Amino acid sequence: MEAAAKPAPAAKGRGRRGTRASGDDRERAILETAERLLEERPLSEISVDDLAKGAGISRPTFYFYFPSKDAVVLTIIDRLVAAAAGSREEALATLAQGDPQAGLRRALEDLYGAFRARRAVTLAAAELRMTNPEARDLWAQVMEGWVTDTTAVIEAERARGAAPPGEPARNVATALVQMNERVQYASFAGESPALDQDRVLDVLVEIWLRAIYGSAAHT
Amino acid sequence: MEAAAKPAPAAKGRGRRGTRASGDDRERAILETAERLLEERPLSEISVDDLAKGAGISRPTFYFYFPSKDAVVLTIIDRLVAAAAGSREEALATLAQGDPQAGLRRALEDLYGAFRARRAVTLAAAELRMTNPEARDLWAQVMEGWVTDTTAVIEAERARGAAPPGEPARNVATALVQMNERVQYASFAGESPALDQDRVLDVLVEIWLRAIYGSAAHT
DNA sequence: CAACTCTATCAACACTGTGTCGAGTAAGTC
DNA sequence: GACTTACTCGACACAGTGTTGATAGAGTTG
Repeated sequence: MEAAAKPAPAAKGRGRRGTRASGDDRERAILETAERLLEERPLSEISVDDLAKGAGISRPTFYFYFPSKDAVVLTIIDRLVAAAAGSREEALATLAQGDPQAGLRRALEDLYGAFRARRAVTLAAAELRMTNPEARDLWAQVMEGWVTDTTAVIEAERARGAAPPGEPARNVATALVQMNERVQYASFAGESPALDQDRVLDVLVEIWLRAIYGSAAHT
Repeated sequence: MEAAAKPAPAAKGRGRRGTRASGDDRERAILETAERLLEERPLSEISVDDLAKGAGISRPTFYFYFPSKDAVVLTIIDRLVAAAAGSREEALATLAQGDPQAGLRRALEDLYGAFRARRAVTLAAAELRMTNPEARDLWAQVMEGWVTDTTAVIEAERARGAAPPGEPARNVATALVQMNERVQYASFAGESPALDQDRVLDVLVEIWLRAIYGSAAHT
């Protein structure tokens, strides 16, 4: 849905305002500077001037390439989201054939890996989401994709009798997907009550499996 | 732990800098203005000037009462956190005697209610947490409290044989508590994939019960 | 090659918001 | 009536954002 594959058709207001040019280097320099600085400090502590300086241009020149700091980060998030969408497709394919429980684990692993590989960007996305409607929408689309897929899996498993009935599949899917988001964020951000990076998956998988396949025993 | 009961001993830098005075009215006016404005728009769109104007004072005078906008919101969050801590104690007491599963539901209900009752403040807390270390720490303490309690419950249930073994109790507790936070936030904020306000509890309770008491059946 | 265009650049400006300083006023208190 | 203490705000200094207008250079193109 969101964007095309690689050439990037420059969505709406995002990106440079003119057309193509050799200033592609500058544009790339800005994006790279942003990614680099995000490894060091939160988005709120990065100014347009930092990005301009990092790319070797003045602040006004920055505005020739991007309409705002947010636009730079949105471009970066777009790429992360596109990569993650790839992971999701793959995961779905794996799930379709073979043991769904093992497939589920692999799916969660892929997703986790996609975001952990770009930890700083993931964190920036969460930060930007708080103040920027476009970021909020973009993230909402991502979440919606996973919720939809997860809902389908749960319904399929219930239909074939492998999973017991329970709360509406979409509701369960929503809660599980949001749990993953939060748990992964806390882990990446190094929050205080948070799971160890290498235990995240074990815990999430266990809860997903129990939520989908387990019925609560009664005392 | 955090603060005292009602007189508020003015923690560290927070609150007015002098001592007591009739200017208590002003301080209250600022806090009330902040709460009112937070019902209307996000924290990032509220300026110190808005708070001062709302309290009928000039901007410099605002700084006589609070060192920053963040300090005002932190004070408000403190109160929410204190109220929520009350709910937690109550919930724990309920849990201690009687049916743990019913108790668990009541506990989640109380928590949910405490935050839903102050939706705007809850949302502001999440926003502030992104940029303010003090807010981050405060929230971390809150989370830690619930994780600790939940861990104890899970371990007790496993010990008495009511719950099957599984991932370390604290890890499961962490994931569940974080799930609740995220799901409730999404619901309050009216995000796009989010649970309906009146279905949140049913879904969360089912997942908690299955995560704690259910073992995943194998296909 | 001269006129013309288009990309690219930046100094200087206008604006918004934060936080501080210092000079007050007004209400006790001794 | 002199002195403190609580409180108030105009004016300032700063930091950050986004815009304007002038200009330089690299290609066309007649």
